[in-house]
Amino acid sequence: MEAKNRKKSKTSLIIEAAARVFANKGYNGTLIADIAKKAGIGKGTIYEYFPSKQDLFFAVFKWFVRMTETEAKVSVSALGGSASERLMALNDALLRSWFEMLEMYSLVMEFWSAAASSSMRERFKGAFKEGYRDFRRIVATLIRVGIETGEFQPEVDAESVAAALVGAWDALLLQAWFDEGFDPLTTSRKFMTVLINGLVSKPQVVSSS
Amino acid sequence: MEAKNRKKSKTSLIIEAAARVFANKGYNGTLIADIAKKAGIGKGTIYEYFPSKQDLFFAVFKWFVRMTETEAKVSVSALGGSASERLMALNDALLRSWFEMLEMYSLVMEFWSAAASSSMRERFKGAFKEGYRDFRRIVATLIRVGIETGEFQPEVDAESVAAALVGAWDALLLQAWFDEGFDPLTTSRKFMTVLINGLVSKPQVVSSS
DNA sequence: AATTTCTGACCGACTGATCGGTCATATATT
DNA sequence: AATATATGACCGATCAGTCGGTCAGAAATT
Repeated sequence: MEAKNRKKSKTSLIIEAAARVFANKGYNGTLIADIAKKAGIGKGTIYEYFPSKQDLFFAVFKWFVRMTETEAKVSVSALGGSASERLMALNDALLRSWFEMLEMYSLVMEFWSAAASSSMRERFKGAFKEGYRDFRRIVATLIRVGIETGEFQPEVDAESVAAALVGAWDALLLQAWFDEGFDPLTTSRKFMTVLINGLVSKPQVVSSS
Repeated sequence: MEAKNRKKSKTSLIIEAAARVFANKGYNGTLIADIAKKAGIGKGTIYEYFPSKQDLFFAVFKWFVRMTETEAKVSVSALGGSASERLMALNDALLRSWFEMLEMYSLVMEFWSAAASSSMRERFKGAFKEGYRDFRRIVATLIRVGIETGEFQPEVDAESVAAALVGAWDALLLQAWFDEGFDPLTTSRKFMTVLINGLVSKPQVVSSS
């Protein structure tokens, strides 16, 4: 118990140090020695807890996913009000919390790249697929509830809107990461206003000119 | 003249070989020797045309951007009809053309990751920022025209919707790359239907429950 | 038009630095 | 004192980039 706790805390000590180093040097730019230094321990110690650099990186990935998933679930469950309000509140909660850790966003890019390049592809690709699927599902459920209560139009395809929305959130942060002048929260709220209007309003038949 | 042509064709021979190798091995997984082999030339020859691996990678990036930019501009200029129709047509054109080269999508992830990790950050980050800005501008102009002609509601913030839309397109392809069962074209069309409805319809005032 | 000289594109064996991972030793804990 | 945990010097595989040499074909010379 005592030993287990000590072990657990050192494991997360290493993971968190690794996350920070990976985030600003990238996977390949990061030396195991850097991580050890940041964690204030010896290099060999890391290998007591993780069998390889790749495994450590994957552990960081899982840690990151767990963190943000928890965040999203907490946000959703804490929401009240109409589906529109809940959707907007989820938008705010997500963008705010992600924006707060924008420095960590380069980690996400490293994860993408890991999923792309051959050596770690399988592990990461599957995990990403599931991550996106779960997240889409959470949002789709929220929209479907809106349809069922009559607040949103019945023609709406909840899954498609959810997929695009999840994507838009992701990519707005990406744009913010590239461009310091870009304000993702305000941008997303203005966008959500239009989108929610589209969910709520009776579809217009557009006459072809 | 003769020599110049020979030189130019060899440069692009190398770039195209490099693009393919980088796309499926990733930047760090790629050996200069692999590229030479794929191009059917000697390793030393590559260094006659590019001073370093990083420079070659950046050349691949510029080549890729030039290619897709041309594609987008051609698509937009060829569009006719109402703003809604043009928006939907742009959606189709972009997703179709990108989806066709989904195998190349891992290159994009490599570029993102290059922008993230310190050694190539400066070069890539600026290029991405500009790329997104240009793309947003194209889409925002299209939306603004719709507002001016009275087709879209005047309350709509064209820049915000454009930013989110560009992001959504990007990230739908990303999801498709991760998940073979995901159909980005159908998904995006269903989403666009809702979004366009939101652009066209008079805003509803949602009563707070 | 035959011969010699010159050029620079092309090549791949080699090198030197780098870094993930190991292990013999040291330190702490029981 | 036995066991568990921590350490960093060391090893060896890896690979970007170098460099001396080759040779096809252009230019000059006969």
